Amino acid sequence: MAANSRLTIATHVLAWLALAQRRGQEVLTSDQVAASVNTNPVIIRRSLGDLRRAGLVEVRHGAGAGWSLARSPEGITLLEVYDAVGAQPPFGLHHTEPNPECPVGRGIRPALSDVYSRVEQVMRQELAGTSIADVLRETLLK
Amino acid sequence: MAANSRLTIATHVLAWLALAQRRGQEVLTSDQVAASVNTNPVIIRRSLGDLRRAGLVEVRHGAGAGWSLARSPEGITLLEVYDAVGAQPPFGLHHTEPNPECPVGRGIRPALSDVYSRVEQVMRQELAGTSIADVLRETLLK
DNA sequence: CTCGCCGCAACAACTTCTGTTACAGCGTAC
DNA sequence: GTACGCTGTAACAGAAGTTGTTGCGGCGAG
Repeated sequence: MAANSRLTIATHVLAWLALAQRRGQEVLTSDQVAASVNTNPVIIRRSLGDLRRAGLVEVRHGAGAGWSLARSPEGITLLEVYDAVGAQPPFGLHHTEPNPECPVGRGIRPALSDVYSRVEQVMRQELAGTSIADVLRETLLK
Repeated sequence: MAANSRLTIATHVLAWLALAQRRGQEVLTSDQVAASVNTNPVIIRRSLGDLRRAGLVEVRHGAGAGWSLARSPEGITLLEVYDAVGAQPPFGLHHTEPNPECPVGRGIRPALSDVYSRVEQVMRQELAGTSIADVLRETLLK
């Protein structure tokens, strides 16, 4: 499969909305966002749909429609974005159940679940330490 | 894509080899390992091939062939296994290059690379804190 | 030499993700 | 009230990765 870029796309969208807002542009259409990400507007609308369900962005319909941030960029962490886009965890267990006759096959799944939980926990902590405002600041420096 | 179970399979294999070794069984064939993981022997040989290239297991050819650990289970960390199986990092950047005309599109990739590097770093530290011996001990308790 | 097992290539089935087209629905502006 | 622009979503194709399977050449201990 292709690498999972959903968190990247969503973060890009939010950073772009934050910059537009700071520049006085109230709303952006999915076409305008798509022009920055360089992809199809439907991809952007899918991502924005995830973010809207998570309460991170707001949409205005009808004429003059478009998207805006629902909260300040300082208050939105990448962990919230990660949860909003529903990315799959980095590791999966066995596809088929291991042999329960084998002592390793019997206990390996809960044992690995514990390990993987700890890994995801530190990953989440790290993501929680970065906000959209942080990303935007770093982006404009590069 | 299906969830990535390569780290799970490889860890299962190593734990099983460690237990067999402790029980006095010198080598295991890929068929015997496959019986515990409950999958095809070729899957196991693929995984064992990765582990062999990383120097974690040894193979004996000819009659009485089979696999054994190259090092003690206490000294093999899940980080080494993770590197050995070459799992993909949890996050990917954009598939197509963002619009360089846009200030966000221009700088977002290096900015996100930094964030993702930090995330992978803490993930690796967590994986380095668990050994095959740890996993085997937890497995036998469950 | 024989036999058992490894190593590897080739292939099918399946899943996920991206990208695209199409169209109904909504609400503001006129 | 109507027209228009944009959203929301379904449907589909293409690409890529993973698992599982078959087949066969190669190696080496006995």
